[in-house]
Amino acid sequence: MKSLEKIRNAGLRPTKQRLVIADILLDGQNRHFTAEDLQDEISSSGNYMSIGTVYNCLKKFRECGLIKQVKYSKDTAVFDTNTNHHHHFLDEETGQLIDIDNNKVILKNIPEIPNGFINNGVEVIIKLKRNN
Amino acid sequence: MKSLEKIRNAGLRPTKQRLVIADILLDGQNRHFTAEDLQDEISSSGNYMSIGTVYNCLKKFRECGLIKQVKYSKDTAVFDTNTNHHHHFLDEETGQLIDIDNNKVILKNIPEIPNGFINNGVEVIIKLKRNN
DNA sequence: AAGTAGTTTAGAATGATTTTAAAGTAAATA
DNA sequence: TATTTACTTTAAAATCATTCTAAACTACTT
Repeated sequence: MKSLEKIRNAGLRPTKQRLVIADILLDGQNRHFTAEDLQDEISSSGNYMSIGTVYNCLKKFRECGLIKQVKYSKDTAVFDTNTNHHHHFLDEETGQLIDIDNNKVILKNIPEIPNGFINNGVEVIIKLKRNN
Repeated sequence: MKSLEKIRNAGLRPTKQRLVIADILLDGQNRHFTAEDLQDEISSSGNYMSIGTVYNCLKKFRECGLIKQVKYSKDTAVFDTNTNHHHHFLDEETGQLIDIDNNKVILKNIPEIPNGFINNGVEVIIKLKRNN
């Protein structure tokens, strides 16, 4: 599917900037990146985009489910193009994330959900340390 | 154990400010709080502390294992006086955390650890949504 | 073709956290 | 005990990621 369609299907107006970003991000590969990482990639691809626009686009993309946002990695916001339910390995030293397929983790037991709430997804983080 | 001893045992110099913080935090109760929350509590207790000192102390306390830091809750740093290995319920709306005892979660299967790394702890986050 | 509603932009503003450098204090040494 | 040394606290400035603002722009509708 072309970026134009993906953006239209998501209910967003296809601007030049959103197309540039969709071309970079939505290529089927799973990536983890910050707003600044993306701005650098945009530059490398011969385009220019203000950092405000990068943030705006990422926010819109997130709101309509084209990407996800990961909260536990670094202080800076990290985005994730893998929108399937999945887990992560996390190298706490560097903040690097590696995807874990949902079916690789099996939970035998989880506690009762507190009153007034419902379970809205379980996320497993396996923290890693370099072994040398 | 008195705060003075706790601080000494942790290898820190017991300053007036660290004692004030230890008196508030290390009372055996498990809390989640930000630097600003703590500064407010310090004020309520009739003391004053610059926000820089609050951050310095929390950093030192974290480094020597007197407290933990939780990364996935809010944009602001959240600290945790529960230093045991445990998991969390997370209300994504409010950022509120509730502890889950380690033994309440049983993992039947976890994936192979990537080459060059060792498993440095598994953390489970059960995201919550208000049910109304 | 004209209108309007949403978007981009530079730059300012914000908010959390860190840094700076001077003054203060606990611990070590004489 | 007095002196020295290293660490700590502080206010204020600096930093950094992110959001806001308001003007210019552009996609879509009429």
